[in-house]
Amino acid sequence: MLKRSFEPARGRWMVPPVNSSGSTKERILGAAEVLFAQRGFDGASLRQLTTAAGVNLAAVNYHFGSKDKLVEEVFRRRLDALNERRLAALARIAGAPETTLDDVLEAFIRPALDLSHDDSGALFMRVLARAFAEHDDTLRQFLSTNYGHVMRQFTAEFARLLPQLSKEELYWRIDLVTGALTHAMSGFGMIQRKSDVSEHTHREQTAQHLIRFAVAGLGHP
Amino acid sequence: MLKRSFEPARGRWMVPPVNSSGSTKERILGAAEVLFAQRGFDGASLRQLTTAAGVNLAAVNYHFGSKDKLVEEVFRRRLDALNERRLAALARIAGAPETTLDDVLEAFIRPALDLSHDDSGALFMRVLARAFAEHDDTLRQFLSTNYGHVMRQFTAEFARLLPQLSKEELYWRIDLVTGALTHAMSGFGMIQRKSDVSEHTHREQTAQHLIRFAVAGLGHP
DNA sequence: GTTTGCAACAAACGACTGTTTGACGGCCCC
DNA sequence: GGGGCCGTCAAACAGTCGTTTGTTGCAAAC
Repeated sequence: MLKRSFEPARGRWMVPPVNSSGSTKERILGAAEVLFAQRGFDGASLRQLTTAAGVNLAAVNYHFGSKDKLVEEVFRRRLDALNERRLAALARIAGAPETTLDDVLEAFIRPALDLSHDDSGALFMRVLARAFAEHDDTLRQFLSTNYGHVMRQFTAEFARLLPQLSKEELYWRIDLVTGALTHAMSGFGMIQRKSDVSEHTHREQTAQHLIRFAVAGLGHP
Repeated sequence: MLKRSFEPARGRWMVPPVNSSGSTKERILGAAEVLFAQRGFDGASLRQLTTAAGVNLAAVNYHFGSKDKLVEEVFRRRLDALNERRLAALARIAGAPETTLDDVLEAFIRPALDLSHDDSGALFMRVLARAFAEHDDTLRQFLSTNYGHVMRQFTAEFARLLPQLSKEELYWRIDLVTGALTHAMSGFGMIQRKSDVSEHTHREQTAQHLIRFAVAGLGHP
């Protein structure tokens, strides 16, 4: 397949160097994040993964029970932190009379962009985008069960700030904004950071574009 | 993995019924589209695929050379038709003084929505979204080489209608719109067709939401 | 000092992968 | 009527997959 045809091309076994810091469990989680982002959940094998982490093959099943559980753990570790920060930011502004659409979107987008600051965080955003596209019901349910309350709280605040929109209309717009954000943060688009722009500046520009775009898409008449 | 944990749950070998219409090649392409959308390029094996198509296992390598080539063919068959219709619609309006942003977006979005009318077409949109998220350089190059001129023509028309935007600003907005469209058409979002709404009506509503959202996101001050 | 339990290890398990092979029948053309 | 191509087929190929096994070293508990 298109994907596979490249992976072996650049070496099916060209695996990141051994990372020898932290506990076995943490090394596995770190290597898993990198390899899942690069090759997908099926594409990254436990042998590549454990080699990259510098641990024994059996360690994954010993510490996590199965590859499935490892995937769940990779998600949980990042999403817990991400959504905590989102809700904290939302709590600081929700319900206040001076709060604007910009503020709420900032609370939603900024933590995700901050997360993608370090390399492994950026890789995780790609894992997430990949998972979205996998279109799997298990994943859908996992996300809905564990993080549905986050979307619900943000939706409620959007509804407060956009009272003129019907519930259906609002859902539509949030849905489309979500797509744009996922796409942008997975870094698939044509916009790449230029070498003469600092990482910090680029992230700031990304945030500006995202928020202004989202405000226009959400709040247009 | 999350994905896999469900596939075996509903039966690793619960494969669509045998389709016995058309030539062997067409049966393979049809089954491939369905299975790639459901299980991904890696997830769908040639054995599942050929079983679903009701053909011999070796037929894939006989007719297409390899699984990789089959994937390419699945893309080519749909994208050729889709982008031809997009360009034809664009050609009818490009450069005209009375042309609006709505018209151009309509030319871009409508063919994709029409394609997703029949079930297999809708599945293909999911294949496409999945492929986007795979984030593979081969695929990127394949799409850019074969269909880059389509995006270039549309971008030129957008630039004509939005002269106040810098090139960079325009690219950003097109990028974000692309994300929203891909997301919406892959059908991952929370918006599902209600049972009391006809397929035709639902598609029309989708088009309306998409176009209005895209107009707001592209053209906002 | 012995026991208990955790962690890591090499090795093997059976299942499944994409691909190749060689045989077999049906068709057209010389 | 015999040779050559074409599409199909069962069978086998070599390899990778996730998972399990039995053993080892080592530290804390008794």
